Amino acid sequence: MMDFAARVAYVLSRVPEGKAVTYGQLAALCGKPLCARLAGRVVSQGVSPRAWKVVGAGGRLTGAAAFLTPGLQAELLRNDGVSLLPRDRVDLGKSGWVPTDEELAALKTAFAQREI
DNA sequence: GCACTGACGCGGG
DNA sequence: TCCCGCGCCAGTG
Repeated sequence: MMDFAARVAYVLSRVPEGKAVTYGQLAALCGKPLCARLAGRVVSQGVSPRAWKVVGAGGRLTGAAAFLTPGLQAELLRNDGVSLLPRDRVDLGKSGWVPTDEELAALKTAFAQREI
């Protein structure tokens, strides 16, 4: 079984263009629901070059402060095609990633086979 | 071993 | 909507 960090990186690599995921989703997809905080810590460690696709519950850019400049994450998200609402909130309705059954199955299989 | 801390989530006020 | 408190897990002193 891949470790949590490896799973986080893998899941992030599967997030489609124009879509964003929440820490909670990320943790759950990695097999550890209720560990959103852990997911946040892992992401901040730089395991993935797509950390900007990760947002807090409700689409809040809770990690924006960790980027080089304030507002950078929002810009990266826009550049990716993610729709933002006023106050730098991600419109989860339009741009929140909702894994399809196929994608979920693919993740499960990958984890089981230790793919990375 | 214990207390503190963090890119969090959720329910309440 | 914002702020607070509590729960969660792992790294650090």
